[in-house]
Amino acid sequence: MSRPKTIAVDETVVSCCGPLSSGAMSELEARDMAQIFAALSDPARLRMLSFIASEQEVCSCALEGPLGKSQPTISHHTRILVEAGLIAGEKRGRWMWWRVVPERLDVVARILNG
Amino acid sequence: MSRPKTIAVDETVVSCCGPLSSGAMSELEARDMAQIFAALSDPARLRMLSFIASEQEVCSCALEGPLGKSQPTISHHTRILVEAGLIAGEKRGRWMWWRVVPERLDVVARILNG
DNA sequence: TCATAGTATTGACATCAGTCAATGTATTGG
DNA sequence: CCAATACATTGACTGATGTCAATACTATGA
Repeated sequence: MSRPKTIAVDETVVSCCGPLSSGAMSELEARDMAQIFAALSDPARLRMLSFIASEQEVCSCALEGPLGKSQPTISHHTRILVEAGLIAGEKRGRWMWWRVVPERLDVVARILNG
Repeated sequence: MSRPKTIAVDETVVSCCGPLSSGAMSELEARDMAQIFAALSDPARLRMLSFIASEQEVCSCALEGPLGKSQPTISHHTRILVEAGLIAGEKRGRWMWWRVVPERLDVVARILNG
């Protein structure tokens, strides 16, 4: 088997914004945060995320059944979660393995209860 | 002036869901949570929320200017934040005063870093 | 190199969501 | 009661989003 291609977590993804109550938010900051929340605003993605979070790693192939969505739709949703920095993937052989990025979830949590 | 009509915070709004990693999420639970995140997924609403959070109370009339949106749009967004349980309003005289519901923000935060 | 399997991408479609002008509702002051 | 003010609602438009069938890409095993 080929060497695993690790998909690194972008450092800039793990800290971006102060707590909500720290004054009026800039338009730029608001756009960034909105993108994260938008990724969390779909039921299918939330179920994906909770499923991945409950295991250590989950293969894409293991998501179609439980979610009841087609393969392209699963792929679409994983991409959106990746772009929001909420999950990271690693391709091993033919399979794509997904895991959550807990630091990213912490960022969002800190924004909310600041 | 007439008696203030306090808009109470629904108790059921303050606790609904366990942490993400506590197993596969049900479709129903996912829909509920998705609604909250959807409310947070718009830049204008995030700026509104942070503005309200940074003051104690904010009048609707004080939101149009900073956000650069029309009055109907402001009203639209406040409604969505209310329906998500994130803010609560009280009408005093002609003015509508908004405040955040910190317990609700805590709920979301706990879901994420569970 | 060829067939197969797992994923990603593209294209199309239907639905949803943000926006504002126009209008409706409720409260205050005269 | 009337005019003015603050906010809500309606209707219409536009752009974004979730979904899947069809297709392309890539790694494996024979």
